[in-house]
Parts: sequence; structure tokens; C-alpha cells
Amino acid sequence: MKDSERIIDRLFHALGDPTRRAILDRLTQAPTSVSRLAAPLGITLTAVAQHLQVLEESRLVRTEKVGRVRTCRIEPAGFSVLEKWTRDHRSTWERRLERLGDLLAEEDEG
Amino acid sequence: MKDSERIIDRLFHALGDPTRRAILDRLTQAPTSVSRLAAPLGITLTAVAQHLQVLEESRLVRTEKVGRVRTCRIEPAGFSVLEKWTRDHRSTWERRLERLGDLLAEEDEG
DNA sequence: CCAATAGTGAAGTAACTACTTCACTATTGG
DNA sequence: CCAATAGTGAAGTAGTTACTTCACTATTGG
Repeated sequence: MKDSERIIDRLFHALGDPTRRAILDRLTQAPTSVSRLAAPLGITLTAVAQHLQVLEESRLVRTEKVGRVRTCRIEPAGFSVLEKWTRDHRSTWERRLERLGDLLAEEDEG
Repeated sequence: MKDSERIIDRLFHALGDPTRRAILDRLTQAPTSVSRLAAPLGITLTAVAQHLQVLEESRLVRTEKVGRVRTCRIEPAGFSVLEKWTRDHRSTWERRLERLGDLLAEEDEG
């Protein structure tokens, strides 16, 4: 598998979990600690830490430990990968749809 | 979990597999049969059929069986869901980045 | 100083995923 | 007609994932 493929793989995998998307939504409001993230999720600190590792690997989140507190924040890098993928593929689908439109037009004419 | 959440879940899960993305790429060229999809993938027909089920459920692919042949084609519905999700969330991240920019500006001034 | 707080690491588990094989049905070209 | 073709269904498997518990190491406020 290509390198870029592995990145996309991790990204979609990271986004494919509702708990991780909830974490992202939370972090969109403001940076926060692991415990504060865990509180409303109804799962253990450990589980949240594991999700955060996945999110960090896909560059959707960046964390930094100061003292005993690890602060988590949104990292836009992962999101730009998603945007680029979507943009790249959209043009292809649009082209396909245009072609479909052309075919239908030809059918109408014929 | 909300209904829309389950849709997003399925979508990201579907896109999170390289074989399924390969199938999508192939279908972008032209509609084709299950066997033709399987040929270059090096996995069994059955496996491809299983992937197709996932892709259909996430509305990225539509299939139709005529005679003994099932023809598969791109279905844009799933993609628009992805686009909408990306668009909705991008604005939030951009806002966050602007705020970050503002904070940095304030720091510079202060 | 020290009890409470914040997080880490390792190991286990139940459920899920991406496959496989094999037996089977339906369709069709020659 | 009938052998080859196209796909389906069920059941099994190896690996992964999303958790858990428990024991542990900082760090810090009072």
C-alpha cells in the first residue's frame, strides 16, 4: 500500500467512530484535558486516551502534556487531508455525472 | 445514536477500507460487473460481493442484477453526505483557526 | 508533606471485520 | 440441451477494535 493510502486509511478509520467524532466536536469548542473529555462520554480515562492516540496518528488532534495534565486540541492537518481527498474525488464524480447527463441527452435526441 | 450519526458512521467505515476505495475508483471509470471488479483485486468473488454490500448500505454504490450479471455503479448520494459533513465541519475549524489567529494577534499587541 | 488528581501501561475480553471455502442456484451462449 | 458463467448463502477463521480492570507513576494544591 502506498504511503498516502495509509494516511487516508487511518483518517477514515479515525472518523469512523462516533466517540472519536464526539471528542472532535468537543475540541472544536476549546482545547481541554483528557479527564474533561472523558467525563461526559461514559467511558474510562484509559479508553479516551486510546481514542486520542488514534486521533493523533491521523493528525486530527494534537496533544501536549504539561505537568500532569495533557491538553488536547484540534490539529487541522488531518482535516486538510480529508478535504483534499474529497475535493479530488468530487471532480471525478462530477465528471461521471456530466457524462451520464450527456448520455441521457443523446438518448433524448436519438 | 441519532440516525444521521449512523449514516456518517457507515460512510466513514465504508471509506476506511483500501479495497473498497479501489472498487470506487474502478467504478468511477465505468459501471461494471462483480466478476470484473474482483479480477484485479486478488480476492474471491464472495469477498467483493461483501464489500459491495457495505458500499451499497453507505449509498456510495448502486447495483442492479439483470439476468445472472449484477452491474455496479457509483451512486453520488453517499458522496454528498461526505461533502456535507466536510463542509459543515470545515467552517467550524476555520472559525477556530480565526479565533486562534485573533489570540495570537492580541498577544502580539499585548 | 501527602492525599487527591491526572494520566500511563499491560493484559484481558467480547464483538466485529475481512477474508476464506464449499455447496448451491440461476442464467446463458453455442 | 448442458457446460460454462455469474453470483449467493452459510459457516468458519485469523486479526483487529473498543472497551475493561488493575497496578502503577508523576504532579500538585492545601
